[in-house]
Amino acid sequence: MPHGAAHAILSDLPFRREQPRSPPPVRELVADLFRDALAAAVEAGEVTLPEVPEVRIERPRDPAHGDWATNVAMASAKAAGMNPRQLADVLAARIADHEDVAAVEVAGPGFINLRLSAHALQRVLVDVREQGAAFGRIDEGGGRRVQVEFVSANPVGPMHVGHGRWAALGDSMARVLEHAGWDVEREFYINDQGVQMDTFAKSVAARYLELCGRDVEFPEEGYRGAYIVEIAREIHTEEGEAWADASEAEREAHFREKAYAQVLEHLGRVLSGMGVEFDVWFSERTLHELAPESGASAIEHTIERLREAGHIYEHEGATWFRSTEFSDDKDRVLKKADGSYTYFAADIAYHADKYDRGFDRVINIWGADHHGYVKRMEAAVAALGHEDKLDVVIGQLVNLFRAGEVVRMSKRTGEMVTFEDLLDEVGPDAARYFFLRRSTDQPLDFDIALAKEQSSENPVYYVQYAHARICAILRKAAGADTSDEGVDIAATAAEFVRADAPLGLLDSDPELTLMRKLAEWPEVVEIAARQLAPHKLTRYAEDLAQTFHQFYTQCRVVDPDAPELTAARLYAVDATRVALATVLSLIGVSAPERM
RNA sequence: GCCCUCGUAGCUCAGUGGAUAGAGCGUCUGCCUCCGGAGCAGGAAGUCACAGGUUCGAAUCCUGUCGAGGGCACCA
Repeated sequence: MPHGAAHAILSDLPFRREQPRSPPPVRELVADLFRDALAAAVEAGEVTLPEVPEVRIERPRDPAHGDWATNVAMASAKAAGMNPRQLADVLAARIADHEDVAAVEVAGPGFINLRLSAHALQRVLVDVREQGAAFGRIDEGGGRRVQVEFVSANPVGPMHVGHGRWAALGDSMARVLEHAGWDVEREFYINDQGVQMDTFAKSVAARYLELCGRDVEFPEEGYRGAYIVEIAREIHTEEGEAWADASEAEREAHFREKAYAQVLEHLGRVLSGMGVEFDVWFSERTLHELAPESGASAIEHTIERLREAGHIYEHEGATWFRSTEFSDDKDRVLKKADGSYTYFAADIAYHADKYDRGFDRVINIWGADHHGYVKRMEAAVAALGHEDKLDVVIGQLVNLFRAGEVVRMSKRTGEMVTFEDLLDEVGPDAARYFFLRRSTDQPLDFDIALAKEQSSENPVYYVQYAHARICAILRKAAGADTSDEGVDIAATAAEFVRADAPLGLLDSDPELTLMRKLAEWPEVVEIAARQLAPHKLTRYAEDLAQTFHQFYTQCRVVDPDAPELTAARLYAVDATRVALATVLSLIGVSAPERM
């Protein structure tokens, strides 16, 4: 492609006059183009329409059809009494001369295809560089508060690999929602009450007594993992054998708390190790505690609230929630005949508490084994008057492979690879990246060997390599030794990448393709946030990395014989760096300057 | 038995009403005097499980069949 002589310097163009702001995503601009064209055509009397329909635009599947397409002519042809192609021709003619439009054509039954001008695409580079890490930030959330509750493992054992995936999902979802304008809080619900805790305590106590040389029978349903023995050994070392002669109840109560504290510490440490931090750790026990003023627990309060609303009845000594009124399969017991509360009762109280805390929306990430539980929870939330404010995302499980071979695990025998083991072996970047690559409700095959591989077959390296490669180019342009460990390119790029670079020179195919890909990012954020689908991020990351590698192969960046083109390309390359780093930050993976 | 999720290229998966259904891996064929080859270009590869329906248009929505996985407690 020829580089014309009279390219305008971007900084002289009108759009540069305005001060930094969050420019509307390209799609908004395109939608406005079509909207205005239709309105103008109606005004001019070329088209008669009772009312102007909502203009929907989309990206054509086939890039040969252009950057954007709309079916508005087909959608409103009937109302306008024209055939779709005729109407499309009228609209196309009205937008053909706009400075952001390179080409417009009517295709098929009446699609209007539009190709953005190089000018419109070059402007995206300025957006990226001006917004930095905020590039792609949108305001869909409008500052509303959303809580994301995830992992929520029972504190009775180490995190398994599935927990790790849900942690990556929840944290990334939270990051995406933040980028989409939501005020996000991350919460971990600790099921620290109930039979599992009892079983846990009994299991540790039994191992402890074994260490003391006592003859004990291990509880039939007890946890047999090696970690139980470790916890018991620790207590044995620290506190000696005094507990062997204590009463069973005392011993188990003590061990329950000791072991619980250890597991909580483990959970926090492992999650922290992969960059996941919670704002709130919510203990189920607090829901059972009696409030001093009322003498009643949060659970009792919540049941009373439902009773007043007419959703509660007594039957055969138990207290029931009429969840079938809210399209559950059957009614559910909240308070058992023996006077204790079901897990569900506590969970309703927990959700009531969430909404009392003022969240506009609550998102739960639950393991696949809880999906039969979704309907009744939705019913309960609806009965509390918060219909449509709950999203339950089901996180499917992870199957571990090693070079194609299934890694066998058994919870009963305690033979398993914990999430911590996996993290130690593949590192947090690969773990997080792989966990996000599949859609949430899809079981995931995780190949440990592949995750560790440093080759193009490993997508996380492919993406990170693009970032490192960009940094190498920038180092070279800055005159630094490429292998110089002391150069921090992210910090210094701003100084030597010229703000007045002649971006008009960027009009070859690889350059335009790169800019088009960058322009997509705000839409990716929007879709990922709306669909709660963080796997869109990894997909986009790989797309952007690939587009960059293609550009790199075809376009020499640093060329002493062409300083102006070099300046423009450096500008584009640095924008790509910023965008890649932003995408990776939402995935929760590092953007290395060297590898 | 009932409910939920899912059947798309050899494999792993994108694609929640639009045009000739896409990507990675695998498999062939090419590309290093050159900013990081951890890269790039090209080829072959499909009855979108099956059968009906809805409409201008269906991988996508509805119904049924077949197949896979998960869930069915006064358990958590």
